[in-house]
Amino acid sequence: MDVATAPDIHPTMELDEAEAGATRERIVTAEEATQLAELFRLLGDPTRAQLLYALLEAGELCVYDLTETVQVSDTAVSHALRLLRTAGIVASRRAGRMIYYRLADVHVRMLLDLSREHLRHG
Amino acid sequence: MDVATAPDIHPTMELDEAEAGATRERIVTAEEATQLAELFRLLGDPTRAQLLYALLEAGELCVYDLTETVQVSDTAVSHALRLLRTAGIVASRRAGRMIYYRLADVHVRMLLDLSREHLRHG
DNA sequence: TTATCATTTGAGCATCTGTTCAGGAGTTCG
DNA sequence: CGAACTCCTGAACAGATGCTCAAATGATAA
Repeated sequence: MDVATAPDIHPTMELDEAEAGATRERIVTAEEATQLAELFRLLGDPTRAQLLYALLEAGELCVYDLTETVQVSDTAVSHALRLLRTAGIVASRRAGRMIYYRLADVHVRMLLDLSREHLRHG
Repeated sequence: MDVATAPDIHPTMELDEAEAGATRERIVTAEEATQLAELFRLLGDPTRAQLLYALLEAGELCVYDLTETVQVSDTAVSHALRLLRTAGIVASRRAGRMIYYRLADVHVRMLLDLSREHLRHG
């Protein structure tokens, strides 16, 4: 709000402003689109996607389990997990020497679920 | 079905086979994950994401309209649209000199919708 | 302690990506 | 026809990406 702090609708509001108000919930700004792109970008790698779908199915897996689901080194898996963890897509918990990973967000779960259905029945 | 065409469950089926049958719908193979990653990868770029969300809102836009929604050259927009078109994410139709683009798939629309909600209310 | 296990970190590097620039193709109009 | 308009294609290049290797960290066990 850089014009006025009044939250009520101004009676002399012009058409463009009225449209902007009505569509404020639908419109995705450039910044928002960029944030969403960042999320999609992290899902958009074969290794990371395999890890995420494995977690979607299993609920929780340690790094060793995850390395068995992909055909890259354990180091690559760790790098991939760090990206996902930093972005808040997965969460981890330590149990002894092992670290268990899980999907951190119900929305991510829905996204993976929906996309899987898209592939199957699209 | 590469073993037998019989749809009924074999009585001598082993445990592993039974599990495989039960989870066949849930399990995402490496190949499927790679396909899904390819989809996400295409959504995972700021320019392409902005174009897609603009199409989600407007329904249909010509290239010139689309160039106004992003801050790159019309050439870059054209390159981006080609990627999306080739992948079947958007569809186009010519009207005179202009070419109108739209989201090609209802699943993509759902994916964009869901992710937008994730950003807003997540 | 030392050894081993599970996982992470940083460096180096080949590959991929997205952009702009220059030019071309298809369409409409005078 | 030629000019103007809309959009696309190919080349070139800076920057990002994901991998492996080598080494380090944290935790358990001998």
